[in-house]
Amino acid sequence: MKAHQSEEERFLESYDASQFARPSVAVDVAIVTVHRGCLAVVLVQRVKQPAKGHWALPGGFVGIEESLDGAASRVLASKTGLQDIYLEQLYTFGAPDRDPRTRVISVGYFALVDHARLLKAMDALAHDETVRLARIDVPWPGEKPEQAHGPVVTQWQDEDLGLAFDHTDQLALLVQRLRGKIDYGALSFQLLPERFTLRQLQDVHEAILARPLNKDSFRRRMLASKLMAPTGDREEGVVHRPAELYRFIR
Amino acid sequence: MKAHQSEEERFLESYDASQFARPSVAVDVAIVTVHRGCLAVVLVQRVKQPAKGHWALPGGFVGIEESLDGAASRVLASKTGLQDIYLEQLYTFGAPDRDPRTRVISVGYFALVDHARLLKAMDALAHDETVRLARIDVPWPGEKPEQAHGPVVTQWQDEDLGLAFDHTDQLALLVQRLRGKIDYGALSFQLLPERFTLRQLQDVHEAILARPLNKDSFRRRMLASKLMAPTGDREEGVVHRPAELYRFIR
DNA sequence: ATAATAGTGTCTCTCAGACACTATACC
DNA sequence: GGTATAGTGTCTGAGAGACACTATTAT
Repeated sequence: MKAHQSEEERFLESYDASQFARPSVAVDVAIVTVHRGCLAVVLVQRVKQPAKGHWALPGGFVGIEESLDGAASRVLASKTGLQDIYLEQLYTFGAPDRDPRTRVISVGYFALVDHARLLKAMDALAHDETVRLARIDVPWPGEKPEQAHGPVVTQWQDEDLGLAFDHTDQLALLVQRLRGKIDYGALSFQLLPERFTLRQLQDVHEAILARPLNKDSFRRRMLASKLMAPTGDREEGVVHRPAELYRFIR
Repeated sequence: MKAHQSEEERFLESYDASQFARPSVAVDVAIVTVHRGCLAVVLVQRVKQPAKGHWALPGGFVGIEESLDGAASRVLASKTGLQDIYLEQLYTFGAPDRDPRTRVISVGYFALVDHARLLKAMDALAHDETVRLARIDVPWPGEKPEQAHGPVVTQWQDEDLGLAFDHTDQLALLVQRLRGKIDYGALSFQLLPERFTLRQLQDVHEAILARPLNKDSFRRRMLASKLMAPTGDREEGVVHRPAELYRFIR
């Protein structure tokens, strides 16, 4: 009884004492946007081992005095120059062999940003060929367990990029998370500019859900949600009747 | 252009090289059950600093060759003797000051287990007063932002136990997660024995959601979900008409 | 018989989906 | 006027909530 308890406490203490064998802790950040009806994510080409030459999500190790959110913000800013972007923790990946070199536990994050803002910020940094915005295609999980997630496609100009480490799994989990949360809250607005039309909002939803939505009921649901308000202005430069511009509130 | 890129790569390398300052990585496991219409969680009393004497979620450091899920399983088994229990990652907590002693990043997990099975397993270990099953009470977030989460109450026999570290925050997040996921999938069945009645299932839902549910539509929804099948048997030893026993499928 | 809960049948209300129609921009 | 999309009005069907009623057990 007491003997068991103290035995277990000794067990935990032995783990505490093994400070010589701490894992490294990193963050990986999936910087997500919607472009031409598709989800897209920022990828970087690895310039050193492991997985040199392969494409991967931007990442970095967590500083000893740095918060996890802070490390994710830093990685986001270093690749895009962006600040004050929606950032959310996705999942923590800790398989012992996920990094071939050494034990690395990676806390996955995702950032949501309007496409125009992302392009503008990345242009300002004059990024070269080691940074790409790749389209991602995550099929819906089928009914049968063997096609649980289906093949996740990550491609840029019709070229399929195989991702390093477990980053394909991270993207699959990310898109599932987006699909689950989009109906419930403020998530989709983060992928749009300050002022947007209902059609743009629907495009974002359709890109994430990867299926067409009913126009009428989508309008009703969005307007009833009270998460958006009309600005009174209308879009310009379109070849048809201009739509009302809305903005996200609260 | 290229200069910026290589400068950034050097920055990441400097983080990689700082292996002398890696944070410790731990798991905390909230072992959850439903008892008499309330959510309850296993707490342990800390026998050493920091927060000595305070109550906390069971936890332990992650071994250098151990997966995160494996560490959570180990902590679960060490406190309850239970194996093959539903276990899911909750969130990773990494505030630099969350542990007063040193930098500890903690991956939160939760386990769901039937109350009878939990009690039986813990009795077999003959646990003493340093382990308790405390009722947890998480109010719904109010409309106003200042009462975002409300006070989370963790009590045992009407005595409120203040938890160590950020474990109160972990429980608040956990209950939010349970509330969000319970309608969507197999989660609630994990809190029930192999065979259960619809009334028991509704009790679990009501405990998690902390509000009464409509009996008729709850029955319809559950039976239509095709996640459960009647066994043909009925409950025994009740003072009223016995209900059909169902089992979880797939 | 009485108490207490299990389980069924039915009505209504709400909301998503579908369709038809009108409105307004550029060509 | 033609074309393309924005935005509105209305019908319908599915499902949640509510209520009434019947069924079955122990005491």
